[in-house]
Amino acid sequence: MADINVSQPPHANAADLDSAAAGDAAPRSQIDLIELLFFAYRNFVSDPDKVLQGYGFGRAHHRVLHFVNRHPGMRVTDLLDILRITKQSLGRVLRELVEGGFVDSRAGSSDRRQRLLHLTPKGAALARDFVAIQSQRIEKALAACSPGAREDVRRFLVAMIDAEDQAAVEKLIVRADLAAVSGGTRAGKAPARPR
Amino acid sequence: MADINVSQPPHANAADLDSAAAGDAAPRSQIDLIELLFFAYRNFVSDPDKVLQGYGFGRAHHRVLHFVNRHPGMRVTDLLDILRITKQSLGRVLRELVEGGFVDSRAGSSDRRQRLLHLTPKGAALARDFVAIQSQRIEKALAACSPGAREDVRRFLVAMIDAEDQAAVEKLIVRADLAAVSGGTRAGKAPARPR
DNA sequence: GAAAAAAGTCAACATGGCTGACATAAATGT
DNA sequence: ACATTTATGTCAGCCATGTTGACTTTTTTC
Repeated sequence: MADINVSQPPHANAADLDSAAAGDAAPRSQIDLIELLFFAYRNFVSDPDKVLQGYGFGRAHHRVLHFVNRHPGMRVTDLLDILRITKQSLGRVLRELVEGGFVDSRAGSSDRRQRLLHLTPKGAALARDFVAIQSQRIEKALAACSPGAREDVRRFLVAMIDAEDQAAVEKLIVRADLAAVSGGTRAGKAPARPR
Repeated sequence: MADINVSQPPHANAADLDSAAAGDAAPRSQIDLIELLFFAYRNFVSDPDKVLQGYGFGRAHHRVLHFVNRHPGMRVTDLLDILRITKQSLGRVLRELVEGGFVDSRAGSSDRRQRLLHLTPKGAALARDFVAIQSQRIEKALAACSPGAREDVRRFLVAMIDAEDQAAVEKLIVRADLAAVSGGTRAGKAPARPR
């Protein structure tokens, strides 16, 4: 934002900044967080975007690489559930990733209809790059906050998710974290999927 | 996310959840916040999306309505600086918003090359709807956090923005807040725009 | 009076969503 | 055994929203 400079009435200048409200940790407007979320998220996704350009990929590829990396051996259906896009949309980027040698798609052993998705070493390296660059931004941001901020932010983000999805998302994250800790265990057969 | 249910090895179930780390406010993985941001932001923008559908509009229209509402009398160039899109992209949605009677575009009095953008009452009502629905989600999320969370979240989001843009964004928000407080003062002539 | 700035337009293209209609292989149920 | 369901993939086309490049008009500024 080299130059955001909205037409500015002469009476409103930077000097007014801290005199807006009498209170100290003033509420400012409720709108602040809406706009900050917009600007922050835009920059947040711009990090991977730059890397992706070098591969001729887009954000959709990033998302696939990320979640396949986090859930090795996941099924196509699982990915569709997470991304909430159509089979056709996913199909396009998945094909490009497989053709480019970033993703490996193998038939399941117990259920051979399934295609279980894994990253190749090449894909895993790229996925790690994305995590590294985005983690770096997050860590830097948290460093600029009070010590307890990480937990506050985490709770805030969870609570921002639709109530009916919160449990599923938390489970998803915990499961991926556990799998990572226990040495990249590949997912076994999918258990009953309650409908 | 009715049913995120990634293929799950039998040994990783919900019971393992709290035994992941010995510590209490455990770090979990650094990846958590990356994914939470993804899911939270997706739901966050889905609120306006539903409303927009009824008007045949998209997210681009939302963004224009929002920022024109916040900065009445802003110039097209200002909007381009904020949104970081091309004149042609903006042109399309702006034309639709003007034709639909949501935005009013008047030549500037001091500089008649400029088109100063305002919302019509109809546009302002819609913009208020968007703010209301998104604020509601944010307030609900903050209510699920500790009392100091709002400031933590605010600081975190600011720090997530590219360092070179932080000051501009904060100025932009403060300026809009001040203008709103001082009774919707319309922007006067644009002052010198340092380049 | 020349140059620069603000805005707008036309044309063409890319990405990544979407719907609808089908096809195939494999598992499941009766 | 056969019918059905599930998991996956594919073709064709549409839509929203971003992009580049070229060019015009109006107005201000130097």
